[in-house]
Amino acid sequence: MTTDRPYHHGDLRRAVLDAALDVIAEHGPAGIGLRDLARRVGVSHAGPVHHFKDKAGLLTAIAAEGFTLLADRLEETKASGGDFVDLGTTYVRFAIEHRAHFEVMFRPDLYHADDPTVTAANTRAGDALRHGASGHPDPETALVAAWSFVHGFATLWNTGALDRPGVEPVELAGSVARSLFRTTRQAPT
Amino acid sequence: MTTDRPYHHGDLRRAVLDAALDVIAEHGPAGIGLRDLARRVGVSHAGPVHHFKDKAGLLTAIAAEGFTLLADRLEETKASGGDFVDLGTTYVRFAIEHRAHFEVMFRPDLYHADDPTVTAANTRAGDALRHGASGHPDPETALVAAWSFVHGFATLWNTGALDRPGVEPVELAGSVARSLFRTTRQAPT
DNA sequence: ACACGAACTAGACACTGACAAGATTGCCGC
DNA sequence: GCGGCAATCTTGTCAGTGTCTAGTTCGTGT
Repeated sequence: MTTDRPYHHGDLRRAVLDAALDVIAEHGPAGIGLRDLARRVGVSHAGPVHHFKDKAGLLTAIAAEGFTLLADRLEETKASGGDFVDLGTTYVRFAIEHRAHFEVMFRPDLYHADDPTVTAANTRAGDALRHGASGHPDPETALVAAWSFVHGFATLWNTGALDRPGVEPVELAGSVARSLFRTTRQAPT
Repeated sequence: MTTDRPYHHGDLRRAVLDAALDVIAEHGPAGIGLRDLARRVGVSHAGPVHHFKDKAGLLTAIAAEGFTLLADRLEETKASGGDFVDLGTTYVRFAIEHRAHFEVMFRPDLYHADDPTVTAANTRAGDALRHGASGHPDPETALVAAWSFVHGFATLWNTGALDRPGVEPVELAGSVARSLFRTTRQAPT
């Protein structure tokens, strides 16, 4: 069974990650299998192991990538003069657009949560949120309130519990958040 | 290998459920295994199958039990003159006290979400929440806001993201919710 | 040009969920 | 009281999974 496929894949790591993200988006994190991913990518059953060591290692890489992406986006909206509420909508938008990442990130039992890459990106994202709440009279309460709301909204939306026909989730989250926090949108300078 | 253990367990179904809940609370839903549960309960490897048919069937039973418990509690606090915010704190209390149930309930990819017992209890719990929001000027927005907040709070707390030293989670959720919804606690009649 | 290490393959092992078929037991009608 | 019946549980088996070890192929720096 000799195929003309080259011995070295080129970027197997990325390919496996993408395949895993596809499967997770469709069947949830429980649906992935190392051997199945290897098949999808067209590589021997132990190929992916060399890049991730473990199944948990693969999920760790996904979680790290997710937290990094989220932190990037949060810092970006803050840098472009974003509101407190804007941070929230970015959070929701990320959770919906990168559903697979999001679903893994908050299941620490699936991966090595103490991995330095993960914890670093995690605190970076947390700091961005924390800083966004610093303007409010009671920052700690504001942080808990806002984070809980956007996280819950994103989670419930992704499980289909909040499904409304013909409703754009990010806009819904934004309008509800604005009514919750009674802030008017401040135009960016 | 004949033990003096009786051939019939007595209440194997309940025993397996409890063992599963223990394991889930400790290692998450991904950590359970039918054979492992059978070992813990002291029964042959295929014993549990007869009661749940599937691994998904076992999770389905847990989800159904969870939604039923939650619906019971919500209806109960509403019946005893509970506030809108009281409903929220019950939700959070349930999520923390019955962490294992809660973690399964909102992972529809793990079980048969279309099971009639599950959907029935699910809508019952949803109705209790919905009815709690009916007093507000914009009930739909209030429902989304409250449900998202309590759900997010519970989820984040259970993953350890919100961990504060020496803080009682239910009280924290209650105080934050009260500040969010600007309602004063109405004494039950 | 050549050795060295990284990337990948191949084989094996213990374990899992699921299925089939048989053993044991409580229980209901007679 | 007793015979059979259905529910409960056991034993055996099969394909598939994660992980380990040892081997193969290839790119790259010197």
